[in-house]
Amino acid sequence: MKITTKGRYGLRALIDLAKYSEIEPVSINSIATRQGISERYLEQLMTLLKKAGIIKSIRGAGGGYVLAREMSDISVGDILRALEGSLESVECAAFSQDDSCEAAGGCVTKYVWQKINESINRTVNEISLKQLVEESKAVPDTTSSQMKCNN
Amino acid sequence: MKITTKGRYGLRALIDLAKYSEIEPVSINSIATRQGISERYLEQLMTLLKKAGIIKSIRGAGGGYVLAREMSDISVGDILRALEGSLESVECAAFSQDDSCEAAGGCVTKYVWQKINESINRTVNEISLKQLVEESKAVPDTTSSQMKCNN
DNA sequence: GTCAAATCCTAGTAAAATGCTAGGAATTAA
DNA sequence: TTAATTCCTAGCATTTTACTAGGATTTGAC
Repeated sequence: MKITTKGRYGLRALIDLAKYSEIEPVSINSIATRQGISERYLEQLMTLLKKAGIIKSIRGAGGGYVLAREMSDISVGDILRALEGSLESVECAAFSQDDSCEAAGGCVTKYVWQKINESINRTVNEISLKQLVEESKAVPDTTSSQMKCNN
Repeated sequence: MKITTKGRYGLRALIDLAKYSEIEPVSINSIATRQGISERYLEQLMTLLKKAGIIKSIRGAGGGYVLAREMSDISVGDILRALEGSLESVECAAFSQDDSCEAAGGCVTKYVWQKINESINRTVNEISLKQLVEESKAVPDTTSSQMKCNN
């Protein structure tokens, strides 16, 4: 029931990107340096975010990444699902319409897993990247101590 | 962000135990057979539930397990935390009172992790074992198809 | 046209976690 | 005494995680 480094690093990276990409594209290297994340690893996270249509890349010298849409239109849910895969606590066949799980009606725990899934997704969908970026701007940049934080 | 077999099997086992332990203690073997779970593995899950004070054991022939308290007083949260360890999505030092994380105030993502943690715990704390057992009794026993379900 | 800065792509890999299995000791009812 | 049961420790194969590595490709600037 843990969020991995993909989700943790990726969300931090995206807040950083959103803050610095208003004027020009932001390179992986600059994010990695500011956030104390491995450049090569971050590269893979950026690929996931790009595939999900959250960021756009600009190749070549002077290139980097920018947001693909407004930050107010990007939720933490979008970001974490792109990075972590699904946020479902249990991937239950019975959740799909076609009722493909044989236990289906007789399965009692399904109720629990659905409730957990709903509450997680509702929570992360309600937080926008914009909120976090504004919060981040309001607060002093603690680069050196953030380096020690792996969340 | 997944619940492991510990949580999934363990919750099913506990619903089973609650249903069958009203008259006499229920053995690991009988639960394992009904639920299609490895007996040896289930044994380890029962140890976790016992340590957490959710079930009590009765040793020797004719022994087994019974609930340690009323089912209405056992929440799914108690059960899952016993089995999975903490349900925190991110274990952040800054969550503790002593503010031991240096990033503390400057850490923006902390807000997200806390919201997720709260929503998960609130959700599972609101569901009682009693609810699930009653639901389970109301539904036909689909032992054979439950065997095929690993959730 | 060359160079350097960047993304893109594929693969490898050490460490940790997961999901078991195995063997036997201790307890207790019949 | 025996059989049924829990208790305890350890081992182990597989999968996942969290990276690292090497190089190909694109592009702006001189």
